Amino acid sequence: MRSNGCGDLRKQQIDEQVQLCGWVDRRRDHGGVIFIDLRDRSGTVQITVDPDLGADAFAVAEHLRSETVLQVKGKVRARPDESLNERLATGAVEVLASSITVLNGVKGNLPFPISIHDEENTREELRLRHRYLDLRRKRMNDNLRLRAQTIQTARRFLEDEGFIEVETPVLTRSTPEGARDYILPSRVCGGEWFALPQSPQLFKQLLMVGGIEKYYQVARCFRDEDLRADRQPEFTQLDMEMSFMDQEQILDLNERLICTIWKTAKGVDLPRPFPRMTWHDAMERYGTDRPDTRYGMELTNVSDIVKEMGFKVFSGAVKAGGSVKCIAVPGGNDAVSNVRIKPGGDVFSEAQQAGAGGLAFIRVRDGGEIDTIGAIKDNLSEEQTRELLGRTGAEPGTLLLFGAGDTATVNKALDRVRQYLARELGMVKADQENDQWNFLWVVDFPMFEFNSDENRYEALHHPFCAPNIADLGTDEALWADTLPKARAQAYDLVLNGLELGGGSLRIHDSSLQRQVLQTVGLPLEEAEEQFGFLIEALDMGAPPHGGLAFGLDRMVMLLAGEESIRDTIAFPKTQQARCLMTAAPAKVADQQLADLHVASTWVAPNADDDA
RNA sequence: GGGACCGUAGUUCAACCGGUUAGAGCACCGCCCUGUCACGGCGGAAGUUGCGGGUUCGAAUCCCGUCGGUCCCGCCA
Repeated sequence: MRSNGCGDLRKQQIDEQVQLCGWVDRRRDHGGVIFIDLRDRSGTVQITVDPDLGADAFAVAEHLRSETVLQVKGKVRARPDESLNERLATGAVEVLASSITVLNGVKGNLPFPISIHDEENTREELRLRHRYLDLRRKRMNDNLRLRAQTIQTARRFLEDEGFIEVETPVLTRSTPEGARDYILPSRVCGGEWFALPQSPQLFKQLLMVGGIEKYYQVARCFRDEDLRADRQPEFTQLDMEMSFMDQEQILDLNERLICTIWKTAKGVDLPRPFPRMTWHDAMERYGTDRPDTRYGMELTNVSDIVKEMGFKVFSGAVKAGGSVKCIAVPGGNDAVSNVRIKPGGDVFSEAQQAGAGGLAFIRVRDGGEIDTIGAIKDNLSEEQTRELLGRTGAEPGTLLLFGAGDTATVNKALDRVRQYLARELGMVKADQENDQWNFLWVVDFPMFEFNSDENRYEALHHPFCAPNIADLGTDEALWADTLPKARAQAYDLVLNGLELGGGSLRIHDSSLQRQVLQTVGLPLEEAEEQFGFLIEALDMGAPPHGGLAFGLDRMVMLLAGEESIRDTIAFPKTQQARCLMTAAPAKVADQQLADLHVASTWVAPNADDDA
């Protein structure tokens, strides 16, 4: 049907007869001569239709509109010198049409324009409803190709390293802990249910027991939780697991993988090794386990300075076991007014949304003078002031913002304010040309976090992470005491404040695995029922192993410079986990439910809407 | 489960302290135009202001509900 791609034509093809297929991007009708921009995957080329040199083609061209599908036959020729188009890759040539065949037309109006020239803000609702049209636009088309290229690069790299891709089941069993499962009734096994995997975690460990040694998979994962810009109910992980490798080797391999991907996609050589930070330092200095290190404004802990002072908001927080921390906003005296920090202000509201009651502030003036509310100024000695300014390194003009309260809330609030102000004050360049890729390994996560609501420990990562043996000790009898406080041999790869992936070394000792499951509150009996197959396998010569998984959608999103993973997924769902194109989920016939031994208890909230 | 924003021609937006016939760009239709490239010129058609209710002499505008979309909190080992 075609001999060349539209976007591939250059001077070398001059005088060649070509056949092109594509969509009408635009048409310019000069009454006599008609120009058509014909677009296909490869790009756009100008078709020239001259009534004297192609009467039949001209008759067709007179009635074409955008997005009509054409086959064009003609001869490539040089454009006149005064008509070159340097903005077009094919701008030196054009195709003189001898025949134009309409392969398909467009009935009625399109819901939105396709041409790059019209890629304006389009309602996302419409884009999703007519996703096939949205995909035809350059932006989404490029994103999908970037995604394919990223997967391809990863596959080639891992295959070269001796990994093999193994597919794991999509129909599996529901497990406790973690996110809500999508579940499916079994027709054959009445009353029993499959779950869609939240990740291939257990299967990949069992592949290690199976002697695969180096596994990877581009794996679809499912979680039935509420959505965000970077969360979809089904998403893709670049998942891997390997035997007989220590943490150092795993991190090294993954750094090389990431460098290869970034080199291929962005042409950049990332500096290696990637910096590392312990979880504890990350929480202390940034208030989060995924710090954005592209800018400063680190958190400074000043609890010790203010613990005895008369300002009760500060001293009370420390005495109650919490913290007082602050961030120094350079130039904040001019950039951030008091109104913005006080109730009703935008900065205040950021802190409040993170659970903080408010933000105390100190403005640093010339000569180390400070400017703040009376309650702080009156209760702060010269010695304390000096220490405060020294520790924060605050120059005149700096605004100090304080969080006081329980440590988790202080961290959360200041982290949020820090990120908000960085954006507000232009510390992060959105410009693609100035892209900064600040990779960071966060290591030494705690094994568990105490959940005071449920009065039990929860796995911070998941309950298959291996604890650090130095924290655990070798005396099995003491594990019940040492385990809850132990660090995990877990690691996250953070990029510009977003978690790109994470993993750990796994437990390959059955009694330790039982102990961990008990620590997170799973009775032995239930542990055996839920995870018996894993524990059993560990006793049959399970090799030491570990792995990692990257969020592929998120990775492509960052590579593409997009702000939502929906723009990296061909057919994503809305925030209500609905597909606007197919109108899924949808009702099914009663008989289908009966076959599955299922009855719906759903009652429409408003009977009128259900007609 | 909660908070915020949004929904007006095919589309992107305007009109919104209630007040004549709801406007404009692009797209669409017709006519003109032989070197444009976001071509140009003239003309035309195009609206249940998401839906339902209320207040009012009068509602795109104010109020309540509802549906849909987006962002965030909770949630997401």
